[in-house]
Amino acid sequence: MTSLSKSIGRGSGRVTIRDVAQQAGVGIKTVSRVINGEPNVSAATAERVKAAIAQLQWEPDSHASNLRRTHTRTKSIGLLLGSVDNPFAATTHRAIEDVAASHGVAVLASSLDEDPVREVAAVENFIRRKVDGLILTTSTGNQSYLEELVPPRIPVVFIDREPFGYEADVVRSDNVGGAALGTRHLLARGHRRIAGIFDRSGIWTASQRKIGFLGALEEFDIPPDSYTIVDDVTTAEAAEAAVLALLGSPAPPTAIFAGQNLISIGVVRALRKLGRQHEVALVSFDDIELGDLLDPGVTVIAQDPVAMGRTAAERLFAQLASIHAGEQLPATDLVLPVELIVRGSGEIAPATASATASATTSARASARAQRDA
Amino acid sequence: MTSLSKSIGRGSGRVTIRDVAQQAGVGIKTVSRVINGEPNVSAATAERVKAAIAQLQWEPDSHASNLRRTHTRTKSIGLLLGSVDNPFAATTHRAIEDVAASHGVAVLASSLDEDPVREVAAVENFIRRKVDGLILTTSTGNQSYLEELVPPRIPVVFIDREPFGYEADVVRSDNVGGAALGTRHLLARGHRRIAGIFDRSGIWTASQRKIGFLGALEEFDIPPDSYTIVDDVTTAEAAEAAVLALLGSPAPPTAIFAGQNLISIGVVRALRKLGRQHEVALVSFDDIELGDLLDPGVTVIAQDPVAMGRTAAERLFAQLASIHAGEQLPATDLVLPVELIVRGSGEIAPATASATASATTSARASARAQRDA
DNA sequence: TTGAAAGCGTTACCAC
DNA sequence: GTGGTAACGCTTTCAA
Repeated sequence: MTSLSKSIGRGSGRVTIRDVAQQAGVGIKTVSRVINGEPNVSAATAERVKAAIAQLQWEPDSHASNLRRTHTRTKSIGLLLGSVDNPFAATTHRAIEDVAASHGVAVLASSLDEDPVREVAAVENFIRRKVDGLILTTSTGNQSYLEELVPPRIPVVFIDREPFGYEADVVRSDNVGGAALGTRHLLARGHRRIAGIFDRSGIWTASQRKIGFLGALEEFDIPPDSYTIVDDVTTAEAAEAAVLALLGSPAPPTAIFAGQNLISIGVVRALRKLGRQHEVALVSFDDIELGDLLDPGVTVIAQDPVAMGRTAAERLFAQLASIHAGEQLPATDLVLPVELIVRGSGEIAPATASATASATTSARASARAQRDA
Repeated sequence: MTSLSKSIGRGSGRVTIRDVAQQAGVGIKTVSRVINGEPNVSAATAERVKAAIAQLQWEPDSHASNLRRTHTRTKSIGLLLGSVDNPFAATTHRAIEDVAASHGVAVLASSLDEDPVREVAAVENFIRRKVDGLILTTSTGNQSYLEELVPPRIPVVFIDREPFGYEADVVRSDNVGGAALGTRHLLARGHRRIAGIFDRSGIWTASQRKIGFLGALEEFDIPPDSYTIVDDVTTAEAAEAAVLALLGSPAPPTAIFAGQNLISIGVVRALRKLGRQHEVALVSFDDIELGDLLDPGVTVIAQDPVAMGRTAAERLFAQLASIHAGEQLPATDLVLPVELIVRGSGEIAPATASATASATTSARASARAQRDA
């Protein structure tokens, strides 16, 4: 009866550090010491406190602890991604989560969706939550707003895309070099009518890859009226439509350079739909799942999303450690290499004029002739 | 000079609601009213407050506001996923994020990685952060720990997998029905030696799909020594190895049922490696990207991850609204239909005894004979 | 090694 | 409409 009324009368239902302290017969500061792993607590006392915590099933309130906390950290970082369901971003996300978990740090992730408004809102949200650091994929525009929004003690690492107007670490792939490499690969096979399909032009990676693409064309002295650039292609469906339009035009390309993974998928679908996948060459920036098992296999410029995520997270924690020591590492541009993976689609030779002419009436026959040649 | 020293002397550098109130010439409670959209503030006052906020670039501290907050909400939900980089989970994640964003709510996501310890730790973390609700993919074991961990005012929606020992809403696919449907599809084509490859048996979806698989075999009176079950296959690599072993065995299966997306990818790779993709039938639970463009196309039992995420999030917000109104919706088991998508791999007829015998020496020839038959 | 008291920056309650 | 003042549950400071 007594113990029953006691458990009923236990405050307003919520267990606090005070209840734990009372239960363990210590002061609240001692409880605080135990849960934070601070020194100067005897083993016996610590044991009693832990028992009390387990018995009362107390979960410390993170808002209360992070409120007064200034020199210690909230053990959380903010992550802004293009979209959490893009395979590239999702893999990066997981790699970052793994590094963070090894530091006991939680990752707050948010999709940007190429919306500058959403970008700023997400960062504001992170700041309000007092995250220890930020890993950001930024959208079109300017990141100088970070200057006023992000306190100096919160390090920022940009991932995948370089920012404008804010100096911080960047971890990214060699977009210009990779795109040039892929384009040269097509040019070396003899292609002269090449189409480049890219994401929204405001996106840094898209513009960089376009620079690489154009640079390679220039090396080979390809005249401007010989190649085509399609910009602002953001989905696989849009890419598919773009390719259908391109190949139905009077002077269709003999090769396509796809600016990212979703575009590549759309291109593959379009070529299949026309039955011309063995006729029109394709090199894609970004690897795609099962791309090696398609017929032909998709030749890609592969990035390494796991390395990118890991590198960015490790850099962030290095900055954090450095800031803790009162220093700050200089902003660095970490460029990850990309790899050309040859699988077939990029090694298709340009169709001859006659084959191109007959393609409309008998795409399959032409494709077959192509293979047998 | 005066204004200069004033701005220098502005506290310890951190802008608070007090600074804003002073700047606007109002009390802090009024500032609080404005940022929380509470009534009883004149338009003119609100305007002055907003100007002060913009001028001082104040970001309210979420820890401070969420500390005292009990009847209002933190505008955040916790999401536990198998792994943020599984395509199915990532798509679900995005759908949930979209619904949450429309409610002005942030999503805290965490990967579970089929680790019960990580599962509990993640939920504890969410509770400490005082999330408004939880959407959980749970791992093997028992979820009765939630009873003590999750306060009654925090609704839980289980997604993808049914929990044990805790009653709450569930949003999931028809795993048993889908697996039976896929298996029957193979049986109807005449297959009698079928292998089922499944994820870790502790995972609810894996066991459910196995039940459906076995149920269909039973309908067709397939004797136990005729089929094979491979359990605990968690990666594409493991699935690939399993298939290579199966097809090298004395009585190899003529058809394979793959229990989820990663397994399916491994099966496809293994069949390709052996050159037997036109000879051994395959039906996969879960659609896979580009599965329609492979040769043969992969016949799948497709789930709808977007619908699953959206449904789960909407259910959570419905519960939230209901709790706000003092009620609580009864725990419901929402089952989403799955769809059989016929693409070729599941329609391959069983190899004849002679074809099987010659398969080792000439898999391609046998496959071709198969098609022409 | 320990704990009492003073915050942290906001929201809740109640008086004006 | 508005603004004090007392919480909220912890960390920090400092004295013991």
